[in-house]
Amino acid sequence: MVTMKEVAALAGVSITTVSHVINETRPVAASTRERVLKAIEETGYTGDAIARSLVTGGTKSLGLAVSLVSHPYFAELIAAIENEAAHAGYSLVLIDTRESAESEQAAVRMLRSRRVDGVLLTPTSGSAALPELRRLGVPTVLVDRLTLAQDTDQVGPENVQATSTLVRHLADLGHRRIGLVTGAPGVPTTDERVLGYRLGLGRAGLKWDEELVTQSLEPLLGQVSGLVVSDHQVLMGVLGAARAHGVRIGTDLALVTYGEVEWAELVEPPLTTMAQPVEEIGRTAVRLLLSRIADPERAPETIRLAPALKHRQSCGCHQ
Amino acid sequence: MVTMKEVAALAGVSITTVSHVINETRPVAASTRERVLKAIEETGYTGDAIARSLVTGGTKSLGLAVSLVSHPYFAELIAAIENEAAHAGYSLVLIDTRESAESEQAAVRMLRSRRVDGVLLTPTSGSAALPELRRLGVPTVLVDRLTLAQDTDQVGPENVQATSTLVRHLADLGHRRIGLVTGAPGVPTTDERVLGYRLGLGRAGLKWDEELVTQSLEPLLGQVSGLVVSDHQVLMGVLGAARAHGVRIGTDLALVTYGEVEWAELVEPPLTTMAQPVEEIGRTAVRLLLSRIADPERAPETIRLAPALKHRQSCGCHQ
DNA sequence: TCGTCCCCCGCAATCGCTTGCGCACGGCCG
DNA sequence: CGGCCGTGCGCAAGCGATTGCGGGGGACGA
Repeated sequence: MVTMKEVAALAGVSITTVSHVINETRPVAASTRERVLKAIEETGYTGDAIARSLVTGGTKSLGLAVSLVSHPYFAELIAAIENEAAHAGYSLVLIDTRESAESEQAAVRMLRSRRVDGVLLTPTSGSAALPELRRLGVPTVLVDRLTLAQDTDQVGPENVQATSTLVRHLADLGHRRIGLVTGAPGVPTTDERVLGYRLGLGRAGLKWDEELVTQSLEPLLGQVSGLVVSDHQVLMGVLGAARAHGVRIGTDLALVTYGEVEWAELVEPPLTTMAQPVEEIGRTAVRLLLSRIADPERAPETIRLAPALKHRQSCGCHQ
Repeated sequence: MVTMKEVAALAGVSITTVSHVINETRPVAASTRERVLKAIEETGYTGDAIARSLVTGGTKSLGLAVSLVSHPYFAELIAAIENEAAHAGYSLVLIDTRESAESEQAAVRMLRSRRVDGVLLTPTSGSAALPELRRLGVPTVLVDRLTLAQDTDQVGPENVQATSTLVRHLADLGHRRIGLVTGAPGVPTTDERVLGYRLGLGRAGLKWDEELVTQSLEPLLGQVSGLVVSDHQVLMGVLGAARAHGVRIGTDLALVTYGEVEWAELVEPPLTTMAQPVEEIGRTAVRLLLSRIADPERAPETIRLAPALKHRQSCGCHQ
């Protein structure tokens, strides 16, 4: 690799000067700068981020530790994050937490050893990495899955009100028995949505029945006329089951779901969905992280972004 | 951050010894090793990949320069790549080429300056980065989009035969006028599929008509009874257009498409698709790259992985 | 003519780690 | 008892950058 030394030799100056013209960190005579720039051009010098990091301490890189598997809007989220980070001159080190606490721990350790300037994390349940990051003072922001403790920067979707809205919509349509199909309990997102569901029920004057909250469609068949689906994974299961049992969505069963999908309008009936503001979540997460890197003392923020209802026909509405 | 020096001090040895017990690069007396390990434990030492890289030259990281936007199976591909890389002890630096030659160039430069051990690249058309990588001898493997020149390792789907198969299937069902909707010409993948389409036509004894190759459904309406769709993006457009024009897929128009989607069975009729072996492509790409890193002199390989036909009903078959 | 002040630039220490060399200490053989 | 060899470790030289400090020399005023 081309080093500063070679550039310096070619330009007939010291590496000190080369460094200063590159970083514009001290005035350099115009003619000298010219020579240096030309030498850089000729040699194709790119610099060595590794060496630079060693002395400056920073790496201009962010760690992104997420659960790659099974995330519907994963691609969008990463793209948004990459984009925002790139704009700020940061690059991303991607690592899969494999949805397990120990993988997560290993992932974060690796990121630390690579000296990333900050970490974006989707915590697994029972995360041991989070306390460690806090203890070490590594700038961190939680994405998508939030913790109750508001002692860390975090950004994710608003779940309670949104779910309540979904329930209300079904109730307004006249449904009295409304079910909820969710993912695994214990995950904050799931719990919040259950809470929102309950809240919505209350507001509609309907009573809570824990039998109506399940993890698959089957137990609910014949029990409910309205259904709230709490995430993408679950949605796929529900749709498959509905098909298998000959349940006609929108007619036999009014359905509203979380997770906007590109094919929402291609199925019959088109799906009424609650679309997560994925891109905005990604953007905000990066901004939050960068601002924390800039000011480690800032008070932690929790940002919840409201999802948007995409009203189509699976809820039974004809327009 | 905890450094080797601190560990060494705590263990009462030199940093040389600490280094050797960590890397197992020279025998160390059992008792000494014990002490060092304990000191590492106590201090929470993680090592500093940056400093290590500076001296060893390697970084144990791979650059992944892809076009994040608009890639349907992007998530799967990245997950597969991450997984394979992680298994081999490598981490990933992700960067979006933004589908432009200059972004790509900048991306690759950045990866170089970060001293990644190798690069996985989805070349944009007119890529300037590729020659540069070759010239500099950076281990590189092309993913998904392949070049004609077989002077670089590359892995992607087989397109010609697969497309031909798709055409043949429609022809066997009795269709005489078969259209092809593709993405932008010039992209190798597109060109190969057009070629396969042509080949399939020939094999079926049908004649080529360039009017039947378009980038959207509209010009083909009423012109064809069978349709091959060449990728995901295009598929979304075609399905939307079909809906808008009241064209019934499977009945009015037999359709087969590239790009398996999770909702293939949820639409009416279920989609007959050609599923790319995404995961295998990702795995193979990483393996190829690692083997090249290990042996830079190895002759370049081009690997094409066969996609699998998922036979459903949009082709008009009831079965 | 000489001192002062600026402008430009180079010296060398430093970041945390790896690694070639070489030293010290015992044990063993002759 | 002396020499040799094996075992266990430490010294110090880098890796390629950044950066505090200081030096040389020209311009200008006294």
